[in-house]
Amino acid sequence: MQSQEKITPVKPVASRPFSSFTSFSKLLKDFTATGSATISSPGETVIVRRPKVTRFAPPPSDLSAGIAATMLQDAGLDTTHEKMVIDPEQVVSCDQMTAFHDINKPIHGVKNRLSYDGYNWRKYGQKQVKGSEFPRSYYKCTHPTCPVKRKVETTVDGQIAEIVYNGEHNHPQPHPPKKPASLASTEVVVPDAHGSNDAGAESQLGGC
DNA sequence: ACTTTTTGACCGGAA
DNA sequence: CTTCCGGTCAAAAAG
Repeated sequence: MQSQEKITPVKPVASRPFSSFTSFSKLLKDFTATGSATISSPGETVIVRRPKVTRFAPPPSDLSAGIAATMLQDAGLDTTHEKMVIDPEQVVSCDQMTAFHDINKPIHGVKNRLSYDGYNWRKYGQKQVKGSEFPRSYYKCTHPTCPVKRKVETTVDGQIAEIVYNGEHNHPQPHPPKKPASLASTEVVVPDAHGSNDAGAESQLGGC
């Protein structure tokens, strides 16, 4: 079997039932290119929508707006521990979830370096936790002086189930690669973070 | 050629 | 003391 070891045509992710999530970017690309598959909104902000969710039946009406975040600040845990639990039901009241729009949207078309926070995140791990049915991804701020970490639980649909920020940014937000103009007014990434700390993410969500 | 993502393994802490 | 789970690191692959 050694010969097979060397040859790896396909990813041996057989043990990963969440392969969908892994190749989410690819799917997006494919979807955008073919315009077929599950999604039926080529060129739209909609991504993958599958009524396979079990945590909290998300409204398949509008995925973009079907995401909300309920901030659960744990002041008794650590210095900075912001826990945001997405609640599709509450989104109805939050039709301005532009931030989350970006999260579900392939900003660059492939990688999601710039998340809704406006900061650059680098994924450094993924784990399937018991408490959650969805895999938890671990992100770290790309800034060398930024000890901020982020835990994101994404559903198989690519929706954000839960986001937990840990720490605070020691640097202002990196200038978004997207040009201002009218585009920004449509789907901006909350450049109103005051460039101080993680308050950015807090502001947007807290505003909701 | 570089950066980021992906995945398996390892380590530490908590129960 | 043992077991389980979460979190992190490192190597490889892909874009």
